[in-house]
Amino acid sequence: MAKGTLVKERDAQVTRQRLIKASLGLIASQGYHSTKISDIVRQCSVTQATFYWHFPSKLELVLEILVSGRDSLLSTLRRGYRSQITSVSDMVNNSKVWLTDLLDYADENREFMAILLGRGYSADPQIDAAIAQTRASMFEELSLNIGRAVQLGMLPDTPGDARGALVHRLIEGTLEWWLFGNGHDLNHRSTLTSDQLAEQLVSFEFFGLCGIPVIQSQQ
Amino acid sequence: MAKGTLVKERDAQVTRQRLIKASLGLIASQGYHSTKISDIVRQCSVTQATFYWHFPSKLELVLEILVSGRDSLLSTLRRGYRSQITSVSDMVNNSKVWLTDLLDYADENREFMAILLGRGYSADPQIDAAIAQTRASMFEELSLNIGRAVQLGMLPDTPGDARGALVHRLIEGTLEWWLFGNGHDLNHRSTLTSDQLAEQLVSFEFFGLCGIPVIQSQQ
Amino acid sequence: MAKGTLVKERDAQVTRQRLIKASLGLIASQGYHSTKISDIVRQCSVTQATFYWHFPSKLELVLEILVSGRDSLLSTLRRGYRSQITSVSDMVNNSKVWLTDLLDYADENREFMAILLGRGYSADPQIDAAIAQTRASMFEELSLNIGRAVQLGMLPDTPGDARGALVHRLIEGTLEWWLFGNGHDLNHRSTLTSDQLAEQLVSFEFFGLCGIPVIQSQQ
Amino acid sequence: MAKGTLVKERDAQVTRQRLIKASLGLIASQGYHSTKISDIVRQCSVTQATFYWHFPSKLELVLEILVSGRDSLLSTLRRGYRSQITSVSDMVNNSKVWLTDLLDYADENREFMAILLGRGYSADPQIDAAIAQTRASMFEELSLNIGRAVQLGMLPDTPGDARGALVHRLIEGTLEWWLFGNGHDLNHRSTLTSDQLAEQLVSFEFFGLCGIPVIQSQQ
DNA sequence: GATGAATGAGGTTTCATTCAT
DNA sequence: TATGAATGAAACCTCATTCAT
Repeated sequence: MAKGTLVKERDAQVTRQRLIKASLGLIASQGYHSTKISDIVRQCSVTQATFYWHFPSKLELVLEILVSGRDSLLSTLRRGYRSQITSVSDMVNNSKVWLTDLLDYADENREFMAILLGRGYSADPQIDAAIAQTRASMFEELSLNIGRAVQLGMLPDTPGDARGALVHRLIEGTLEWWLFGNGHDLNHRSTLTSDQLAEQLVSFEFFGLCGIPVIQSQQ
Repeated sequence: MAKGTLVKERDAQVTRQRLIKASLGLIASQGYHSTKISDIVRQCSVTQATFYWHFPSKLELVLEILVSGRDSLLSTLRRGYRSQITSVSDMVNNSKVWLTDLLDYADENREFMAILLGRGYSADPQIDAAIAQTRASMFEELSLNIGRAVQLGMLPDTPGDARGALVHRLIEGTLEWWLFGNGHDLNHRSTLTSDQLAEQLVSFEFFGLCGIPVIQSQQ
Repeated sequence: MAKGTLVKERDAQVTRQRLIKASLGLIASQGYHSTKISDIVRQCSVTQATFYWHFPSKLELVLEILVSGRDSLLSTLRRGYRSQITSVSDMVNNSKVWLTDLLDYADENREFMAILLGRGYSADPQIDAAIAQTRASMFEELSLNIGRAVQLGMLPDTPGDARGALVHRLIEGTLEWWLFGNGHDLNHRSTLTSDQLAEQLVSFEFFGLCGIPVIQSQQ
Repeated sequence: MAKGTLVKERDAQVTRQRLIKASLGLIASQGYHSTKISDIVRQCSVTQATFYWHFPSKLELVLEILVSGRDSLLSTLRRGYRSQITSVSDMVNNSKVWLTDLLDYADENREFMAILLGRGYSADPQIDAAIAQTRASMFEELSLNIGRAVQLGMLPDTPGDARGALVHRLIEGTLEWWLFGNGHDLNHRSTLTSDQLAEQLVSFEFFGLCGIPVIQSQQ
């Protein structure tokens, strides 16, 4: 009995995961509304009733996907956190590592990122909220980095300053471009490695278009 | 009778414009799929059949909205083009003007921008294509500016350089943030004026976080 | 235009009435849950969408049927009300007339009565409530009659007296039996006329099994 | 092993009875269609498959409930049968005892009575038939009493006489009212004891609204 | 130009029932 | 005996679209 039960449970988990995976792929490429339950289950060769055995509704499935995606994203971002920073080049280097981690994670979770960064927006108020909340969490992690820079006196601290938002949008937008190109193409592959892009991003972030890419010479 | 016909035609145009306006507002705030023909016509106090007298389909209506939005956006962007640029500060100032124009236009066309920058994505392949194409056109206009800078030797011209994309995404993302905040809120109002944001954007674009905000000292 | 519109409206009313009639018949014979929208529309040779153009939902349709049925039933019951009553035989005769009216109405609205008196119970909380309310209204009308008898001193007025309920249940149950026999058969026809049954009912109501059927001798 | 098997069998009986009890309660309060297998098994903390191990189908379960309910009801009714009756007051008293028995039985089996007298009607042709048959059996028992009265010359024997039906419906309807009030409320409790109601019922049955409640004076 | 009414295709969800273990 | 997982059929309802007037 114990053995039979275990096998069954494993099988069920398999089905469940396949359903999640199929949903993720379809929603990432077609959006929430265009993805029908019938599409999802057809890909998994199960019936619609099976879907409803595993998930209470289409909406709940997506919310679950978003929550677990958010958790893994945030734990990745937090892994890269260093508290000991004493110089500009220290911070620049640290930022580059942090960015590379983010890019690598994103590349390994392209479908989740597709949903997070575009597809599926305005699908449903609850979904919109979950996405907005995840993006806000990303922003907070970013702000931690920039905040430290400000505290260390490395960056001016002007009130009414939008640079936090600028950096956030720069990184998010660039991330999307690197992953999907200009056309939201799930199968797009950039010619740049994550390392190369992180380098350019950091350079641009700290020194702008006119800045000398100091990092390399300082290394 | 000729006169009666004219009046009718004018009335018809009025109805048509009201339908477009209602669609624009609804799609901007709820997305393409969540906006039903029945919602649109109810706002205009006409019947669904009337909608289909004016437009061949829901899809065509949206495409028409996107095309005319693109045209007016591009003509705005092109108005700001200056060919005589001889120094960095020249270019910086020019960019700021160009950006302010863009921001002002966007603020006056919030609903169209909402669709262009988020809502409605993944609604339908044709809509996605139309949006992508408009954003690409924006990008080209941007590149013209940057391209000139490179040609003038003001910016390094490194192969494998992503800075064009970075600037594009920086501006697009910041624009979205300025218009709608972090939550895609159509009624959001930034505390920054278009002028103030353009100033910060240009400063960040050319000199990064560490750069001296030269512009202000030059004013 | 006026004419065309009128014709259309008349047609629509026809469709609507046919849908109501079909629903009434089906629900009366099979109950609420067993009656499917598809059954209803098939009988009317229209599509399900047409049903939903005329009614917001299956539930709302039934509630509408119940409300209009209740109104016509109550107006019938109230038509028979006489205020001038001075003797027992007066009241007995009056009751007989009132009952005959009720029986005739019920016979002409067998399907509605089937729903009211049995079919469809426990279909849905809202339906149950509407039915209970209508039956309560019937009971009130009855009580008016009995109440007058008590006031006139023709009947003992004992506290803790259940006779109101007894009469109510006697009449309701007998009505159901007369209409549908013992098997809820919609096509059942009693061998008794409404007049004959009313006579027996009144005799039983006032004098019981042992009572002398005084009425006949008084006629 | 023989012992283990016995224990298992007893356990199985326990589960079976719990399923029946849960079904009874749910159907009595919500009706047949609104009671889902999933509701039933959840109350018993077993799975749906277990349900189908004990019963071939939902329908069969209900039929079984109805059959066993009918048997116990009839055996109760028959217990009260007396053949030696020689006077009106004899019969009146006898009827009262018989009615009190019925009321007490019904009160102890409220859920079954709820199904029998209302809930569940029009659920399914087979269920309707089973209910109708049980009610017919009740009627027969009643008729035995009345029939004896007629045979003894205590009651007129007019052809085309509906009094049998009247009494039947009076009793059934009053029973329902006593148990559930006017709103089919399973938890309703009447202010009258079974004895008090039986008294009033018998008085009404034999002498009507105008009759002298002879019984009391005879006691 | 506009309307009221109708349609067809398809969507999500429900539920009694079954099967392998 | 009992379970977890799966199924098939069908239910209610939605919505873009069309047609006769």
